[in-house]
Amino acid sequence: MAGFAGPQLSRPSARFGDIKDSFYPYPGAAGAPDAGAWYKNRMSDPFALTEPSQESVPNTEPAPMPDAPVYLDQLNDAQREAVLTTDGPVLVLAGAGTGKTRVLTTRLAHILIQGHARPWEVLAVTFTNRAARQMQDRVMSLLRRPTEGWWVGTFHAIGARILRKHAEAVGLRSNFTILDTDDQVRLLKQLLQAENIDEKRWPARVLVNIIQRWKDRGLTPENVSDADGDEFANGKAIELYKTYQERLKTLNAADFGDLLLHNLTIFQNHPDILKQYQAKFRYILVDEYQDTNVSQYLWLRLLAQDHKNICCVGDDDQSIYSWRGAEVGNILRFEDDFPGAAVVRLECNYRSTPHILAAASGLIAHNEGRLGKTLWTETNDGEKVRIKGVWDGEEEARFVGEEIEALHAKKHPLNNIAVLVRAGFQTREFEERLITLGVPYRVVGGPRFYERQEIRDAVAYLRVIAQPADDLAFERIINVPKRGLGQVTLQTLHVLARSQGDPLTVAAAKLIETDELKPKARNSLREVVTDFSRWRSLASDMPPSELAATILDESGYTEMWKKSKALDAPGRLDNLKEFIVALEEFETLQAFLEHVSLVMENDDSSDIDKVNLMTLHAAKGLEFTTVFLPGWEEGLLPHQLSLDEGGTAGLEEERRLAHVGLTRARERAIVCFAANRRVYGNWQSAIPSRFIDELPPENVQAEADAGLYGSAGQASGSGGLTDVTASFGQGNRFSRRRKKKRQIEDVDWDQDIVQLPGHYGTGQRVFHQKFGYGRIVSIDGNKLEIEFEKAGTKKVMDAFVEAV
DNA sequence: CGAACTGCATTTTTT
DNA sequence: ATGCAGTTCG
Repeated sequence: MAGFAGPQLSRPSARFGDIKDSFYPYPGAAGAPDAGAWYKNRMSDPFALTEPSQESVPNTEPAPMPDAPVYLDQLNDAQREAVLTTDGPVLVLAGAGTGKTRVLTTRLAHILIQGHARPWEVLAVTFTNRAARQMQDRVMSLLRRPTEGWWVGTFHAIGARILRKHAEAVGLRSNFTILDTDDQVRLLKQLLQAENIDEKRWPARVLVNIIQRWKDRGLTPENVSDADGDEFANGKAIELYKTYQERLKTLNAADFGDLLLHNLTIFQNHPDILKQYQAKFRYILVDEYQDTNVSQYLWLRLLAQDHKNICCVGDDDQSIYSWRGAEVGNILRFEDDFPGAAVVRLECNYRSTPHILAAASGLIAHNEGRLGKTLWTETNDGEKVRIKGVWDGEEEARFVGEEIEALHAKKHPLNNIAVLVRAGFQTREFEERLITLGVPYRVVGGPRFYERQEIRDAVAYLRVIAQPADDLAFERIINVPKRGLGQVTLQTLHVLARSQGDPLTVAAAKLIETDELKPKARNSLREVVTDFSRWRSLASDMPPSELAATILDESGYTEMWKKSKALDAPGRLDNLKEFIVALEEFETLQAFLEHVSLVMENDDSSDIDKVNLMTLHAAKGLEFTTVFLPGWEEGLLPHQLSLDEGGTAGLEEERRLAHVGLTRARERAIVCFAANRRVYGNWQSAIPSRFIDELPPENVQAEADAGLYGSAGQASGSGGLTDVTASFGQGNRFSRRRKKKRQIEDVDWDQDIVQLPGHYGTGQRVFHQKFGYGRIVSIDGNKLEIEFEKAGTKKVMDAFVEAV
């Protein structure tokens, strides 16, 4: 055990070798865990380590299935191998569209059905809640059983679950708060101020990043090596990190990185605890292994040491998150890390047509240091990948808009169309165009629900109730709504709190007993304090949603927005209502707060048929019949910053991004590039992305606008491509192009672009993507006149408003 | 305490 | 160009 403690964690370059040896001393003491009818199991304590005992449930093993289980029939040979190789380490290299999810879920179901393990003995980790949910759903439908008590979730959710169980081992209490980035920044700002560090020069946000990166690498303040912190504030970063961690402890809080890092610390310092989990998890499944960071890797390694049944699924060609701490090396090195590992390659692609697949494969072949896969498909040829050169961004949007219209006229569902961009700002032009055309769309991956100000405020109230030591939450709402408790009061409060080592809530209670404050502030503060103690006493026997409603009401928070004449105030009130409704599902405040910080997502779940607009990153894991890939220009698709910061590695990641984009397409992929693009207000000319030249000519079909280059725009299949891009560059130089005549925005309502049954009535409240909330004034066929709360009165088509 | 002004940055994003 | 955040002024 001594081997594990110490500086091994501190040196990223040496971490793996050192760690590996120090892990092995653990003997595989596999005691047979509790038996129980897992399908009847309901966990009473969500954080229980040992599962329900024999006493509470009948001792019934799940009956093994007869020989050739039907669920295996649907798999190809490689997939079946990945499912049936249950014991020992397995790496499944799953190229895009090769049925990765099916393998993961079938494998999990297989292990359970065959009785190799019971649900609570299997750990399945993902990165996103979406993936976790998908896994749950699909395994459930394979098993036809509820899935409670399972350890299926995101790294963070499972880390939190373990940490709540053993919080005291790292100086926290089980009800610790989970801080998000915003909280982190505010906390670090305070620390920077206390240290008299110029925030202009050394922004808190940058420090958050530095600390986050350290945590990604499994580094606590004690084992960060000096060199790492030098850049920030003359080497004060490590000291700040240390102080930050201490502050978190007194706040009884953990940030996202801590959820795993504390796990590592606990495992390191408490071999007995580690052993329990090692013995417990007989099988471990990991999704998107190429995205794991060092800390996740170490965590997995530790947990897998006993049974060594770890199955990691991933694709090195889809590693696009290195900037977030992901280490592609983890997947490249798997066989070294887990000696005797079986490697299964899934190479049969069930998603894309041969041309698309070949184009994507040809592109990614330009990367070095891959594990290498050869994807193939059995489907018929289909269309070539189209490459379209246009004059500028506006024309690009117009082109894409026209294509979408044409597809939609041919009954192509909009849901199956995606426009995938490199950077968020690119969506704007497409949004404008689609609005003009009356084509409904959704932007995937905007700000999350709980990141909105009003939701964060409401959550802050609840946090103070649940966890009185949560100073950050308290500070957030002490003067929201305005109570005359400003800078001065807060300062006094801080001084008192610090001198006594109290949380702010306690300090506030003490402060109102003194003459420290002016009477006005004192009374105001007294009111807050008594309010909170009343609410807290209510909390025990009132459902959380009711409690929240009461608090928002009595605190004057709702009133504040009602009185506000801000344009978005009504929308915010709606969000608050939605918030209360969301709370109804939860029995305890604690459970809800956990949900809010770890699980809650945007529900753009409207099943209305809409075109999908999103970044390439957000598109990973999704697929569409038709995919538009605009903006393939040097500096944008290999993004300049990525090139500058990452060099060759950066370029290769950009190439993987392009590869991810192409492989999202089932039947149709259309790449665009523009000769001119407006960047921060000024025009810049651009040259086509090098990735375009890297696409195999036989799989693409080039098109360019007439006038862009000499010939009449009849690009000739394969050989034409280079010509197109080359002459394109010339055209760019030579042609002082037409002064663009602004097209009159006469929306062509007659086009049957969208025909959705509109059951709207006058006076009805509706929501519009761009204009926000409004009320219907009059109706003329499928044209609605709507009085928007922010945007004034507009005429829009019913297809792109939603009833609310 | 709120409104107005100024300066500044502006890839990707989950939890 | 644009929006946001932080600061300053009334």
